[in-house]
Amino acid sequence: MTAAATDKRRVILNAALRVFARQGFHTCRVSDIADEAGVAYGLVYHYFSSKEEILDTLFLDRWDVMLAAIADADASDRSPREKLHAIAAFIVDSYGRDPELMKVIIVEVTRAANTFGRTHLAKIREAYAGIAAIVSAAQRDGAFRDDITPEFAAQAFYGSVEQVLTGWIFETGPVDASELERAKTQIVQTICRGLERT
Amino acid sequence: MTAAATDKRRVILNAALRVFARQGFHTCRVSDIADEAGVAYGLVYHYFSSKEEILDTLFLDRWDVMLAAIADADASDRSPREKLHAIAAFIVDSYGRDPELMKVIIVEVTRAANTFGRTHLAKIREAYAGIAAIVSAAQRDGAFRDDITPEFAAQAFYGSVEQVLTGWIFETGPVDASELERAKTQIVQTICRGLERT
DNA sequence: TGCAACACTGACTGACCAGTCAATCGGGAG
DNA sequence: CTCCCGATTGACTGGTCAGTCAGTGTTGCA
Repeated sequence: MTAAATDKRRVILNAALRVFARQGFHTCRVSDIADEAGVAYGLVYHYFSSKEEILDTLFLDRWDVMLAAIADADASDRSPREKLHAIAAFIVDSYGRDPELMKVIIVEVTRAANTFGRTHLAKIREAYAGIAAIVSAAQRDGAFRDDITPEFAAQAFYGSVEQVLTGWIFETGPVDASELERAKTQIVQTICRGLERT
Repeated sequence: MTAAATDKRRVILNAALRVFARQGFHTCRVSDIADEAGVAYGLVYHYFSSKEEILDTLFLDRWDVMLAAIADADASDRSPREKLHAIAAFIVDSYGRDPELMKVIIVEVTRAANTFGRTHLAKIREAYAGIAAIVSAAQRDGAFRDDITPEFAAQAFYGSVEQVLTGWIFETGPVDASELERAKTQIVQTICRGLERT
């Protein structure tokens, strides 16, 4: 694939991202993506085999980065609270850097497991499992109490983060850096105080 | 409207619920609903003006009951933790009683605010506001610390509950009574320990 | 310069499906 | 019994849109 071809692929991908964020995956037409990209309709099918494959690509590229961030946090020698802070920070900063991408991932994939996300359930579950592993290790160390199951703790943690992002996405829109920081701290405070031994 | 007509309306509503739960709102056809109800295609349009109106009805009927449950909890003279427990119990028990209804509400409305739920954002927000009001009152009483905003606490609480239900919906399926109880306790433990003064 | 090979175009097709409507049914009032 | 009106039927229509394809540009290599 030539350099120009790689660029056009990216142009289409970025255009699709904007269109999905604006209109939603189900509501938009492939021609909207082509128009947004300034490209002929057929070219979209030169680079992608279907409308779904475009969303797949957007999701998987980003989700793999997140799974790596979770694995990194787990592998570090920081405290459990710091590990969870690193994960919350990664997700929240992802929103700060590219709100449209996070909107599409959350709204069209993560929270749409019924229609589209079903394909990606396993990938999504990997994230929960990574967080649960951190909690589980913390319980073995004695840093976290063990009356909450790691799986449940992971759901509460991830659910809180996602709910905060959802609030920004649908109510307040993009948000300044200080609010991003405040959110990370509040999430980690609330959840970790509930998990740590006192 | 005759008694028989009211019944048919319910038959269609229940059929739609099963179909939405099974196939998703966007993926199913109105003819699937008619078939499931054992009724002619056109009759659906005798009772409802559109496919969306059916989903609207299912959502609003249930959501209003939930808003009432939140208001009741708030009005009672129980402790903040007990109030939040009552709300978690209401939502979790709703799932226990009718998993299909909760699946449709969460997957097709609450978590689909982009396409469909946009219409109901205000209604959904009322629930957050009700929970935030309980937290806010607890902070004034001194029962809860005030370094977490009530809005944030509401998001963490509601997000945790919804994430647990989502896990049941997409991974484990219907769940027995003891697991329901365990979930209520763990949610309230985790979140309240993070909010209460120590 | 010529000729692959790939990038790119956009009109077209086939399938799908929400919503309409004209026709039929059925039961209660007179 | 008959008339009326709401309940019920399902074939049909109009519009939409994902994906195809036959063709035209472009580039770079021999």
